[in-house]
Amino acid sequence: MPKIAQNRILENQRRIETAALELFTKQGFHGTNIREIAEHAEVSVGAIYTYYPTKEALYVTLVRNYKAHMEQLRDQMFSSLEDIFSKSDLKKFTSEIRGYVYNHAEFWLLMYIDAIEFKNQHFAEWFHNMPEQFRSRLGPVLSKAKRQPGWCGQDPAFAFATIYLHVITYFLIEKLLQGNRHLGVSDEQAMDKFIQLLSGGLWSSHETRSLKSRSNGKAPVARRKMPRVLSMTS
Amino acid sequence: MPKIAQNRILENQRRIETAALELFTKQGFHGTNIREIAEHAEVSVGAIYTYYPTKEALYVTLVRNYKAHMEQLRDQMFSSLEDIFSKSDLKKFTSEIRGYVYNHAEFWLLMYIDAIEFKNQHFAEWFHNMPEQFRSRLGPVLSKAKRQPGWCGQDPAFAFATIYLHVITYFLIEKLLQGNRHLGVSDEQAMDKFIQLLSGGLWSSHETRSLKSRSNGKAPVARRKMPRVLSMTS
DNA sequence: GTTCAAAAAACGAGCGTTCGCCTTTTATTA
DNA sequence: TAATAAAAGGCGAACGCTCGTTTTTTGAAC
Repeated sequence: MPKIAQNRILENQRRIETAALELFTKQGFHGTNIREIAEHAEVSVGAIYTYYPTKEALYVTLVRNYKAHMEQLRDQMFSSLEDIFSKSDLKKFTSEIRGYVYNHAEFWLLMYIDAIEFKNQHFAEWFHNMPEQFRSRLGPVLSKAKRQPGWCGQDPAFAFATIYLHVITYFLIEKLLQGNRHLGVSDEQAMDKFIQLLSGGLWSSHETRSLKSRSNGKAPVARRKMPRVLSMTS
Repeated sequence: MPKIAQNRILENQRRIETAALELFTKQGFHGTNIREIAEHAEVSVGAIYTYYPTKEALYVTLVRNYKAHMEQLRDQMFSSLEDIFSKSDLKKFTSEIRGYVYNHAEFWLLMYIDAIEFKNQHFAEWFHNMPEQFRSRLGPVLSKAKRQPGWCGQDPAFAFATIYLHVITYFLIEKLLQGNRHLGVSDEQAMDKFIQLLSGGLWSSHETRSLKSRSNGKAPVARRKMPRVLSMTS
């Protein structure tokens, strides 16, 4: 029984999915037709239906494949983190996220496409419970940070999720939404300023303002004998 | 010469644009057809072409109208800010951004649609030079913050832009991308923790780590005699 | 009767999918 | 070993439907 070379089949599928990705992220799912995909992939329309029962099946397959790839990249990115909240590691981390966004802009556009044209069906859990995702991957590193003198007392997983989402957003705006240096500085400067801002906080030396209850119920105010700043009366 | 009531025309246009917005943000621009819009608006297909020369003209008109509305809302939101970086004002501000996102989810979906199906043509400047936008609207308030004792020394416009974008991102993920309490806590708790984190910083009492140059050139390192954490050697 | 808005029908092009045919590859048989 | 048959991949046209837009018809107002 004759059988076409297996890698010929895989090569055709790769070319079809690459062409589909490029066109879907340029025009949307419904804005792209099968004839264009076939032309870009240099196969016939009929050949596409050899591998994928429907146009939507092609979309679903490429989304699933890309998600798996991105999850792997994310885990690799995390595995190199050690002194997670030090400025040097934060700087390195933001640089890695930059690549994670800039080199895979099409992936993030797929997420937008899915939100609009597929009710976010295929990315529904992508952002779920991020602190817990980070604890399971970075548990020891996060615990280590928490034990260090000077740590702010916040949940390190929450802090890390905050940094991660903020940095991704920054690069998404720059890459996909024509941010065009939307914070008025270069990427590197924006990350440096963000790291400084987050490391030191808005207010220095415990001169925090309008302090009320703490979210974690533990209020280590007894350790601080700084005189309170007068409330605003103007 | 007979003439339809002017407000009847406006009412028809309002109904057409409302139906178009609802369907575009549910299915995408190309995933929505004129017949569906007509049905939802309870007008005929022909009537739509009375008011809009093309389907795309309808889209452009509704985007332009919604942007104007959102810019007005944003200015209103900013006008109530006084002690901008105090915890109480930050809390109030995040609550207002929550409404700005949750009550106008369709607007943000329009932004995604535009990025995918129209190469971000109609939102190209939405995020441009945000710190400068904030300085022009909140100059006095930002300057006031900068002069207060304990201020971190950062550019207040940059800090405010950072807060603004982070909070919008949080609510966009919750509302459009099924975040489903993606930071593991409620909206209010997430905002409280974020405000605390940003106010106090990751590290307290100037026990900052891996400190090198400061972006503003002023490095008060002389006050800190803490021994350095050993560098990684693994 | 005239004018205008709106409805409904029609038009021509484009769409996703299927079908018939061709080519290539391998197995079978003489 | 060569010829033939069978199977599978692939191509391109065709099908039936949908699409955006235009045209024709209808209804209302004056």
